[in-house]
Amino acid sequence: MLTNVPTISDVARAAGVSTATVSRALNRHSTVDPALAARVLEAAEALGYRPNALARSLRQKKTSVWALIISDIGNPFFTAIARGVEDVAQQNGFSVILCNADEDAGKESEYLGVAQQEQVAGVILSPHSSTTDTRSLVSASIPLVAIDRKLDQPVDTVLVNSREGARAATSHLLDEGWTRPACITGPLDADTAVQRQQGYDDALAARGLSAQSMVRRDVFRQEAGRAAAASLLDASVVPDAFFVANSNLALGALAECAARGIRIGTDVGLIAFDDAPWAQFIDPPISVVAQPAYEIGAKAAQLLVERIAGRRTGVPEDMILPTELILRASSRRGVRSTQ
Amino acid sequence: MLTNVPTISDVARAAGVSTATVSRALNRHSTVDPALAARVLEAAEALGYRPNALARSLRQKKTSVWALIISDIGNPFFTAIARGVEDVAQQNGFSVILCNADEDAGKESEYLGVAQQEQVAGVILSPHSSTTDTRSLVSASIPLVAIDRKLDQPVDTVLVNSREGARAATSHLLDEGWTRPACITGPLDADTAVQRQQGYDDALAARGLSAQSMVRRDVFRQEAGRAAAASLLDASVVPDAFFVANSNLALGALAECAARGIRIGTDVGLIAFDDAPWAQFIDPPISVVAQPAYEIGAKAAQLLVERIAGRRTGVPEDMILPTELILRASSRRGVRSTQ
DNA sequence: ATCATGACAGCAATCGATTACTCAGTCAAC
DNA sequence: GTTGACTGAGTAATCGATTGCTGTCATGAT
Repeated sequence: MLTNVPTISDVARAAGVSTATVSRALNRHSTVDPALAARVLEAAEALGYRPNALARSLRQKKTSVWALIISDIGNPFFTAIARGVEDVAQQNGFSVILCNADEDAGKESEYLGVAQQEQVAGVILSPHSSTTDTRSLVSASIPLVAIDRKLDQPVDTVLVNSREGARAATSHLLDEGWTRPACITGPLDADTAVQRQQGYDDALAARGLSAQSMVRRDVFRQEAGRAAAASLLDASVVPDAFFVANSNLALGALAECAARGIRIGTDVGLIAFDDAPWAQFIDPPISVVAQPAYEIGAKAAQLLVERIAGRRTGVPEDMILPTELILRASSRRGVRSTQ
Repeated sequence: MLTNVPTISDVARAAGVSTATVSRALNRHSTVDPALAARVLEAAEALGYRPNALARSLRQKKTSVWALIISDIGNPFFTAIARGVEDVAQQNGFSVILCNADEDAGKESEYLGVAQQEQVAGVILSPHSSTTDTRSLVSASIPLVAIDRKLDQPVDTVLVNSREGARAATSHLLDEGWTRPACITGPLDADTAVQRQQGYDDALAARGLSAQSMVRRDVFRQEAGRAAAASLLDASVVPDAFFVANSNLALGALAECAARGIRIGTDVGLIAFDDAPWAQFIDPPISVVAQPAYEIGAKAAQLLVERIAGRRTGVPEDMILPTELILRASSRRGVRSTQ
């Protein structure tokens, strides 16, 4: 089988003009005679011509592609963000490469490198850690917007007030009468993990409590959540409630409780960060701190559009979006789960 | 701020050699004197040089990027596939562009166009419909592997036996004593939707039953599942069980039942295609036809690698992977959900 | 009739890499 | 000492588009 992708020269030959004219006709430069332009367009159409994006980008030194580097494609929070980013990107003529760093610093840095090599027009990143090195982007002057977690470098950032959300969630557990809430959170180098633990600490401190031994930190993965729950339940002081910093971890905690026959909402309370689509159908429905994930993505994308267009040039800012406490049965004391 | 991306000429100048030598040194051609190569590598390192992937790809007429076009990024089935694809891609030196067609034929065709324009090395596609037009890829001789759903064109395809899985699931409902199982499936142009309905029909036919009026078809979305369930529950002949063709639809059916106070596993039975991470924690845990999603992605990626390398040249084949019936409480008759 | 002007299209350089081809120099064999 | 094989590095073409510059031609002003 022959590779038979028509190039601009093929179109030029077919229309009997130079490649320059084809290029100008297709890009609707006004310096082309309308009749000629029509002939070129027709020839291009007939050949099924599609410009080679590589060649175009090489010459123009700019692409119409973004890289969106997310921490975990298995987390509905990030996929909702991806939707928001994609919609805004499309409206502005950009395509989005979705890269899944999978909570792995190595993969993340790999993707940042690829983003530079591919000369993308912009990057939206949920950084694995605040120390993630983005200098290769900066030196290539590729605009960057951070989401969900902060970076040490100055950069536009879209996120929620994790600390306050966590404080409210933990306070709610205490209000409901749970007395020994534990905290299952993410790794120390993730800004969100730290913020959420601080919110938890804040809530305890406000009542004169402290519970260092009731905190577990590990990667934001289901198995880690399960292990953390197991470790807490096996400790000398057993918690009677869980504040869980992300929905993957929550799934793990749920698994461990189920395995031990511990009933959520009866034996222990539970509230988690992030409202997953399934959260309300769990037995019992779980209370959550909901983040406006789609809006985070859309907002980040808008900022990126403006940076790329040069309409936004000032000092990078943090955009803080609101969280919402959605109370269901899992955090209420003594409520049984039968709907 | 200055854009200051070093090019191969910068490295050449720094090392005092020609660009050809730099290229050969960096690509480890053996025709470069080891000492010189070391000097070049050092210079490249010092400058923080990264080759421009666009220029390289343009010249070599090949890229190291794949496009993975999935139907719905919100469906854990597809994100698990993405993981499988990505792992195998990475092992073979490819990056993956993840494109979310969002069950939309327009977006899908858009992405297929972008894939050709970007001259990707290969495409893995879960086609919206069997009539999806992939000729632009064929004419550019870009290898293609289909997943999940069949295409009319001849192409390597990795999928499961949806019909048999659906038949087994529906039979199971009947075995449990449910007498009027309904079917909520996807749109007519999606191969999987049709196959799964046929499996459902098969199971009914095997018992001399038929239930045309108990079938609802719509897009594979949660809201559609909810609407379908509502429509079925409002019909003159009310079903006492649901076979649901995908996990989004299942979430919708769950929502509608919850809203009406209909208890799954007691008032109605339910079994769904696809094992989502949350399926076992739902109230009650839901029975599923599990697909080996990660393996589907990994297998498709392996096929793509072989096609690209030219090691695989024969007629395209279908790879059928097994499904697994996982029985939980939702499909059992009279079992109450309290774990 | 001459010249200035503007519209329009082509020539050729360019983007940053890779690679076919060429050539200088070394070394061994005859 | 000449020849041929071989090694290693440079020159320049090339990929497919875009675009600065130039040249031609028609038109209108003088």
